[in-house]
Amino acid sequence: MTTQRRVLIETMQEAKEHLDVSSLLALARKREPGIDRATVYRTIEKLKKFGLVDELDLMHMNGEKHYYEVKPKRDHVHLACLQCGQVEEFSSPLFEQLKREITEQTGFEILVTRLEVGGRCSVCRNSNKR
Amino acid sequence: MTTQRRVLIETMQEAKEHLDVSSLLALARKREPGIDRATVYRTIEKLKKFGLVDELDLMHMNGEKHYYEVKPKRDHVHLACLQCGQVEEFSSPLFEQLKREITEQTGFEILVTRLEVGGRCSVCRNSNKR
DNA sequence: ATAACTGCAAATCTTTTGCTTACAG
DNA sequence: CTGTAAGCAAAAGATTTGCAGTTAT
Repeated sequence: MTTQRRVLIETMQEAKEHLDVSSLLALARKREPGIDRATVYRTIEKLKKFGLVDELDLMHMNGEKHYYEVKPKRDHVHLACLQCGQVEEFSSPLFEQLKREITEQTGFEILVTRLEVGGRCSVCRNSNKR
Repeated sequence: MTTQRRVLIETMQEAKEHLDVSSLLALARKREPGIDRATVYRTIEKLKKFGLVDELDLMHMNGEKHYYEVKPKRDHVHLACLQCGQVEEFSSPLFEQLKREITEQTGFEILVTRLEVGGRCSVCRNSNKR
């Protein structure tokens, strides 16, 4: 456990929104200026492997980069509005049930899940019909 | 509708597994040798926009590339075995129900969904316990 | 002490773009 | 004809890697 890792983890925990590597790097540098991009990638890799962090694509709304979030207790769906870019989270017992069903019916042991939805959020639907 | 597009679409339809851009390009070139990588990217972009093709990440098992499949009538989950790389598909009324619930409860209009699961398939679980 | 981690720079992989020529409708 | 698409080559964006020096345990 190094200073850099601690800073990166804290930064992610305190973040209000999903961070991509560049944003995470920028925020982390406010605390630990020397920190390098490669360290961010290597740390994320580790954290993913340990199941502490989830990787998101958010339907690649802005290029191909990935976003990261501290793994939540309860998995949730990410609803990405393709119009305004807003991301909502949604969790439901139905999702848990679906996961259970998958394991029961296929024997697949689930380690990570990623359910992303692209579409139009209610705000955009109301402001501009169609 | 150009020859290249026709070839790309046919190639995807006939493919038995999920293709990444390089594989798709290689297969398409067997029919239409001159076809360019950029054309593949541009065509996929169009097809995605028209909702004819879905993009997958398959949990980034092999690098950051994307995979593509002709949009199925019924959405399905992709179960990616992190050990052997096999990808299973799974569909269930529960998934449909979950999507309905999302729309009802959040007012979000769903255009695309991507549910990917990473873990260990039953074969790998049985061959090597633990 | 020593194994693991960092910063730096360069490399790699994937995707995008500008431009000119070619083709479909 | 005329707009859209293709091919080519170069650029951009994201991530990975080799290496030498540093740090955690």
